[in-house]
Amino acid sequence: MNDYKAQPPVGMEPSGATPAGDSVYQQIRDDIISGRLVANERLVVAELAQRHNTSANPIREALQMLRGEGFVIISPNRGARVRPIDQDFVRDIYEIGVLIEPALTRWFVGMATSQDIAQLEAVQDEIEANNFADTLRHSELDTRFHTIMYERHYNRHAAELWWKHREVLRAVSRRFDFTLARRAQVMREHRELIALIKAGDADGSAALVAQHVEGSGRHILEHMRAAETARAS
Amino acid sequence: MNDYKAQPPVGMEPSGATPAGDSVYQQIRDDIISGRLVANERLVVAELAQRHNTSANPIREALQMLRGEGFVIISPNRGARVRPIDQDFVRDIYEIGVLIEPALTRWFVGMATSQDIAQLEAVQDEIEANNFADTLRHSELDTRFHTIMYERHYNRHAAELWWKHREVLRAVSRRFDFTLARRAQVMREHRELIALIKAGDADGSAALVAQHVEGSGRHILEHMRAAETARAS
DNA sequence: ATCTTGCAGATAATGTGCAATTTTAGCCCG
DNA sequence: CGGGCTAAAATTGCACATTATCTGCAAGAT
Repeated sequence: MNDYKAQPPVGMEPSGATPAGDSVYQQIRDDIISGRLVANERLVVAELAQRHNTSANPIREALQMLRGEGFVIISPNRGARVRPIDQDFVRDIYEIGVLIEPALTRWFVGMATSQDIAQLEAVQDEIEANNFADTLRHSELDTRFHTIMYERHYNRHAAELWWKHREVLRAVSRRFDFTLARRAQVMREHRELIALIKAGDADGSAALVAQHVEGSGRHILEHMRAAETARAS
Repeated sequence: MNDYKAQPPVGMEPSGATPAGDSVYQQIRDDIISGRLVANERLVVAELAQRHNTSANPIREALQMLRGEGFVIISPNRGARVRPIDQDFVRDIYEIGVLIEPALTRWFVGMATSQDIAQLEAVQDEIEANNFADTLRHSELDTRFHTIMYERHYNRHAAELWWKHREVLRAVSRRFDFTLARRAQVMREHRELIALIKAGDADGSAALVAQHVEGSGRHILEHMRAAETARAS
């Protein structure tokens, strides 16, 4: 039994959501990620309440949470809209990742045990076994790879920030396929990262992770640009 | 006329708050910052509603927002509490600042006009004229100094993140006084930073800002530790 | 004797329906 | 074709009903 569902690092997401609010939050979030709710679409409280068999308050709470994560924009007296996840937004997000992840990695290199390494290698083996055949599964394994490194970091805020941003990028990249070049690069970088961690090279690992995140971000942006020009014609 | 009230960078804080909710948010926030609401104190919705002459919903909204900024902790079915701003929390926050601010600075160095430099120097002159006599005023001037550099950054998320964290640290440091050593260092670093920006030295500026933020964080932590040991005796 | 366990009652958070205010869209008129 | 008025729609705020948690205490077990 091997569940490869991507999960937030333990102890994270203090949510602060009420039972019903959290449920609705999950569903609306899924609807946005999957594209059932389209960019700039208006999110009418009454309508959502009806669709989710609840009342206004839980909906409002869910919308507030989604605003906090960047999926929704709320303007006073005007209501909520689905945030258009454009290139600028994605760039903002991954740039912050480029700043944070290397620092998280650096700490991990100093703390990693042989068990941690073994875990990383096991996940990487699964990634290579899957070899992007199931892209959703790849996404989850890849997330797990990074989670292993970050989940025990002492700076819970930084880790939470990373997770929040990761989720947004995952949502976007779900719509695209990996180019062959990117696939090869991901494999190479993961393997090399493991080697650097084994060697205890904190600076090297941090630099590589920065490059890895940067590459991931650029890859997504390229896809978005391609999709946009395709739409224009 | 020279208002030196610290203000968020323009276009920031898309708030997403309803009129009443925003008002209550401001007041509760002030109450936490000023210490009228003490660490771990329970925030009862009905009571707050009465005190602020409103009903439950605006209170809940305000609490959600405060949770997003780290001032409040909410647990489902148990309500909200004032977040104890302990040393770990402060360390988490300023460490993220150390990661983000240098990047924001680097961009500014590439974009700064002579007018920007003049603004920085003008603010720095005011800072030196005040010379920590009015610590609140110093805090606001210092914030303005950094805001000049960051407010036009293209990455609005990074800038907003910086602002949110800055506000928390400002809230904490309001309780302490600057040591003489720290005062001197702040002056030195600001002056040197201006010089580096003038020279167009992006890397040097970034490194100096990292050191500056690090120093500020450590300074606050030292004060907190001192206050705690004083309380223990 | 002490600790655990189970049970009311109180307290407060959560969810629901509704009234009031604001925005929005349609429509008539110039 | 454009500007102001009116009605519908949606957000916002409020009072109340419901549900969950906490407190204190008593009964039973170790």
